[in-house]
Amino acid sequence: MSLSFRNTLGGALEPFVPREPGRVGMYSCGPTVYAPAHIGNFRSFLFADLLRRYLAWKGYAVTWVMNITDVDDKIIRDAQREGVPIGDLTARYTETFLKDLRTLRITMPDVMPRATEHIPEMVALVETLLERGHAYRTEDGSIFFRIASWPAYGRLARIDPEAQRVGERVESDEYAKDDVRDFALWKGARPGEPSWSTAIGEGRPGWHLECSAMSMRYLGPSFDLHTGGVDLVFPHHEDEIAQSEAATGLPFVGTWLHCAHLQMGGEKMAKRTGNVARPAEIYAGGTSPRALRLALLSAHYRASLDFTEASLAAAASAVERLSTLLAALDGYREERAPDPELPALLAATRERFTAALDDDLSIAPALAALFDLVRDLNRRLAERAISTSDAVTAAALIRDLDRVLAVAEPDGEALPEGAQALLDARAAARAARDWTGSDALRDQLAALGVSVEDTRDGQRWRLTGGNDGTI
RNA sequence: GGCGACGUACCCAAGUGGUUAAGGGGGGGGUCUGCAAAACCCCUAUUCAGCGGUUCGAAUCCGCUCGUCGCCUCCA
Repeated sequence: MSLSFRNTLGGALEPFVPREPGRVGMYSCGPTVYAPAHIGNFRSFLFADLLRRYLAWKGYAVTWVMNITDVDDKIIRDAQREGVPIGDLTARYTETFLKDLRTLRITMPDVMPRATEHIPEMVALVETLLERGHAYRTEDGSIFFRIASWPAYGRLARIDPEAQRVGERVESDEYAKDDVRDFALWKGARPGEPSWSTAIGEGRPGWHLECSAMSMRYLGPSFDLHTGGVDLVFPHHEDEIAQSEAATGLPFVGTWLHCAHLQMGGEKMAKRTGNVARPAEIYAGGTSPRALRLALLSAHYRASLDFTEASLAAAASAVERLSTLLAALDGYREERAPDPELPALLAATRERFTAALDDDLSIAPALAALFDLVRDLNRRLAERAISTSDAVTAAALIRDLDRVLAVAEPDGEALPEGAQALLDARAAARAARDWTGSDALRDQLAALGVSVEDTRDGQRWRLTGGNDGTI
């Protein structure tokens, strides 16, 4: 079976065929940096990361672009409130965002273009749209996309533009336009707002325009994959398609992938309603980043996921199970003949894992394959049924699969000050069968956040307490 | 109102026409261990929201009912 995705455009499960064999261009709508992103946002970035990692693992040369929206109504509003230039605010939250990405082990995108650094590309796009008759100016210097000029409008979201409900908010839009459904490409300058002097006038870019201009700047007029949350399907991505294809005359994106929402307490996590949890709060509660990562990754990306304390605890236990096995395999020493069944077991696991992810990134069966192997290996370990080199081979497979998942390795390996001396002393005490001394040392280590376990292959330690100073 | 997704054990979650309904978490019992921890073994859904229908056969297909959620607003 080959790699397939459920394309939002058309809704069918389609074999993935990149435009250029072996190379993939992928764009993800990134954050608007006026506040720390919440874990609902990170669910969608984590999904994009899983996609990117899996494509890379399969051998594709991936170019991943994620924009940073650093000019926007809310940014302007909050910067004014604080009395600082928008750049101060966006620099601060961009830094927070990048740190959060790293902590969650999200691969750094190859390019993270800022909107404010791509004004010329956006202006060029608007000029083309004006020339081609798809855009018009209004009295205040704004420029709108004329939906009536683009018959394919509504194809992605499967909506009939004619039937669009005209709500009060649409009508109350502050910018005058010919048709309420038209969307702003360029917003005319207003007093007190940042603006750029350009060939199309003084103003600032509309949100949809940024993504079209920056994705095409780095990936070309047509590229393979575009991801985002389902809430972006309409109007954001619909608008991106309209303005991009109207400007270039070429198909914009091959496959659109949208991640379902993260819910909390039965409703969508959203800044607007205040129903949010942020990574920093989760870590402060003692949960490790990789547990959060697995919790957000473990449901299929198109299924909505309810975030709860229980889901976090389950993920934390699962993640511990993986790293405990890796530690056991790493420390295992048994000079014996290789286990003849092991190669087939490992190969079957890899096959199940791959077949699952090939099927529209079905993570649950992929995890099932991995955990079946975990149980099997633990059993063999307990029975001393594999050799030292078998253990090395098995650990290598798990680490290889974990290049896609990035949850198995512990977050931090650094021992606290003085812990090594205590560990050494305890090993000596155990060698002398001094149980009282050894237990006392174990208590001291526990107080330092180091839990010690005794195995046939010797003493093994791990850091407890979840967040342990990673990044 | 329009469009869309979904309802599987105590919790999360696979499975979408045919072997014993994956996997994770939790709970109960046991084994191993100086103790602890980890790990392993056994148990925890004769049943897939409800009701009809199609079929030799349905959690899977069709219809209806009930329930949940999302989008239609510059939200990931």
